[in-house]
Amino acid sequence: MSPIDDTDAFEAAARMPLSARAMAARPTSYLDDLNPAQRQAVEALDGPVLMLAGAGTGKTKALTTRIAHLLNTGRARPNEILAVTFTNKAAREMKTRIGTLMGQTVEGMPWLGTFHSICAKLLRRHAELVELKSNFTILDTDDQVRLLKQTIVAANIDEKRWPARQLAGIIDHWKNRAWTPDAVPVAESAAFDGQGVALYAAYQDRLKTLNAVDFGDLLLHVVTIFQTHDDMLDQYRRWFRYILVDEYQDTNVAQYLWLRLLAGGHKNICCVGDDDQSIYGWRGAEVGNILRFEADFPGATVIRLEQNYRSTPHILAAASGVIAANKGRLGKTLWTEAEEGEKVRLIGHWDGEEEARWIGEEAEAMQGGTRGLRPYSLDDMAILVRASHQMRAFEDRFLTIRLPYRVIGGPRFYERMEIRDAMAYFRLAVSPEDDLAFERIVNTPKRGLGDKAQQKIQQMARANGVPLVEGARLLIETGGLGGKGAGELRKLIEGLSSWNWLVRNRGSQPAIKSLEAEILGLESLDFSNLENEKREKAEQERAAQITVLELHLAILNGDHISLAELILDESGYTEHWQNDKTPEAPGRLENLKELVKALEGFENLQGFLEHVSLIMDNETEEAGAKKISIMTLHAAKGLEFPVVFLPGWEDGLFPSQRSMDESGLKGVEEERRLAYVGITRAEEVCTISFAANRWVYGQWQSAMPSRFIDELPEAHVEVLTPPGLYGGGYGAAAPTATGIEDRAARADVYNSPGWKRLQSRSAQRPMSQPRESRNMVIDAQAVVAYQQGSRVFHTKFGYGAVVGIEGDKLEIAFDKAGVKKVVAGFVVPAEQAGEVPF
DNA sequence: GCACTTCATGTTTTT
DNA sequence: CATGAAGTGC
Repeated sequence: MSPIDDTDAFEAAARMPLSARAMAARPTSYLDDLNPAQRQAVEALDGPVLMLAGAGTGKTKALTTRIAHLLNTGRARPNEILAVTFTNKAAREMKTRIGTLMGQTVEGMPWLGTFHSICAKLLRRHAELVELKSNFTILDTDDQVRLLKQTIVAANIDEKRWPARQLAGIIDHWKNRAWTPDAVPVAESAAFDGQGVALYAAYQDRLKTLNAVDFGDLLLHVVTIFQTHDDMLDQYRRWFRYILVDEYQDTNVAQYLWLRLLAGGHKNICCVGDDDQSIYGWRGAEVGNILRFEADFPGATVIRLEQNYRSTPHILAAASGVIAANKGRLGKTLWTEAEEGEKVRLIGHWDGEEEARWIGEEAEAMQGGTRGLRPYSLDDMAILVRASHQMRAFEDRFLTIRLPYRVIGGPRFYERMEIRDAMAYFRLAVSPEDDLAFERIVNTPKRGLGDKAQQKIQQMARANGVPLVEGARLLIETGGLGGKGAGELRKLIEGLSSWNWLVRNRGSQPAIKSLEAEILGLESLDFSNLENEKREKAEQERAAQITVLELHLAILNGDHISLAELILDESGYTEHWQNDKTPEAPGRLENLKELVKALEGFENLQGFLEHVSLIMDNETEEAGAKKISIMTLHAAKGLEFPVVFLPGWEDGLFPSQRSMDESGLKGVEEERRLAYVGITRAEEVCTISFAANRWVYGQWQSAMPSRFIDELPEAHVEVLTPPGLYGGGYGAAAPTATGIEDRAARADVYNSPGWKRLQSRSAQRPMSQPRESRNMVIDAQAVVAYQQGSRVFHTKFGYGAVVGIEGDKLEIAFDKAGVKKVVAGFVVPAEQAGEVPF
């Protein structure tokens, strides 16, 4: 269908009889909420469309409305629309918003999801075409690395010189480009000591044997299937009548091929993206994909969303000024109707510590309104850093002054040790042939099964061509294992087989009947002939047995939550953490509870496992206390905050040296896009800062203000005066580790355009008094509050006693973690943390 | 199998 | 510096 037919359809609707039009008119009222560009993007339903949506221009709105419109105009049924995103979060948001638009929850949009989840679904349907079974396991990075390690060792390569992690990176890179082992270009053959390709092939074989795939395979296998099975591809081309892609600038080659294959027939593909926000080049994203769209799909409609609903004109102008330095952009001009607002604020500091201190104070002051600004809640503020190690300075500072903060993007829930262990048990209960899971938990908790015992199991399994669990069973039966390990292993195997039995017989009437009979049998036992003491014991035993059987019965009737609890209990895993005395143990138990709770949302254990491997959700948004957010620029993409702090704008840190070294101009351009993303996160107040000196890796390092600062258009920037400019502020002697002044570095700082501008501008305005530092007072109090012998609590190290005081640092002998030096702000009095004093 | 040491390493991260 | 991984000795 061409766009002409589309218009005709609307004219036809206009000519409809009134009654019919009334029906059609109501559901399209959502169109009235759109600006002209958005409306065009929604109404250009047929043929290829590229929606270039700048930051904050209502792209999700356009995308979701477009889907609603496709459904409303009857062009496609919900299950005929393929809508892909990169993250589960984005997919979820789209689902809810479509639901809101349609005035109901959208049932049956089965093909709205992440690239990976959609591919997993497709691959489960057609697994046999790539020699897999449809119940294949999806390995995460950890499993992947362990498997690669085995592959490397098997190939007699020194794992120390050639680490598995590195190989994982190389293979990932190849998979991102959709290269199967036989398709890796010759130019790459030197990779990994010339063994890369061979190891890649061996790894793929190993995966096949294990009936497993890694994340890259999900896409790669599906692309392979489409490329080699025309009939299959045709079927899906016809099925997915409309395709929508979010964040198109982030697609890698494999994803691009996948989309091209699927859209190849009708070409009803709508890609939404912003070339200026492409910040994932380092993990395979190709900005080229979006730049090439019109060449790939001749006659494509290109629509630019340029009206920004997020930021003030000054902020937009600053962002535009920076990004303008990039070459080869598709080009957009963001504009807004918002009031002028505050200029982007720029401030230089003497060192990183002062920068953190200043931001802390500023955040605190802004809660009450300062510098003529309205008051802001801490929830409205975010600090966006280039690299996660920069967060430390802020955490240190905020702990000291007790400023509540939250760090976004820490270790992921499903990546935590205890969660992965528990998941391995679940995986084994569902599929006993999952060797990787078995390896993970044979000796967790400790069962006295060390290296040699595990090797024996491996040998036995390999000799008989059976999975490890079966190998272990054979080993026990043949008495090939002695000592304490044998009994423990037997217990584990028995546990595994009983859990597996429960999984297999879920809902099985014969199994349920026989369990019921067994319970009845136990209940009818007559102990009256026994003497008192023995009878009591027998009755207790019976009661315990019945409890267990009833639990089994509940599980057979579908209670998979009890199954999970049973597994964690019987395996001794829960107990393992209960006995653990490290300060982390309670948290881990808490996480396990959380995991079990997460099961509630699923039909059964299998369903849970299938989905969990694709969901790396980190959304444990505790409501309540107001907190300032700290996160990386990458993590901030897609978010917005009234107040944004962008610290660390120094050459070498941002743009990062490594990025410039490795990717040269391309690297700088990606960093610049990162700067653009950072600035455009701000709605009202954006504060950029840099420090002349930073304590990095045990050394003082001086740096020039970031080149991006020079790119900020002056008219939209206000320079704030650093605190204490006269007393050792910016421009004072650079501290060095040796105490010798680094004159060269200082000269550079003075000559940088950023510094010159900063200096000339701050000369024009009256110097603000260095603020009286409230924090110093708090610091002093914190130190004074403790003395030798004070009992304290530290969130990471647990309880301890103060054995020494040095300035604002305390030397503490922790009960579990030994003696450490800690900034006073890190600890609280032990009583306050709930320790009962003697 | 565990506690201690040395040693390298030191962006961005989703699925 | 500071952290984690891997190696050493008991």
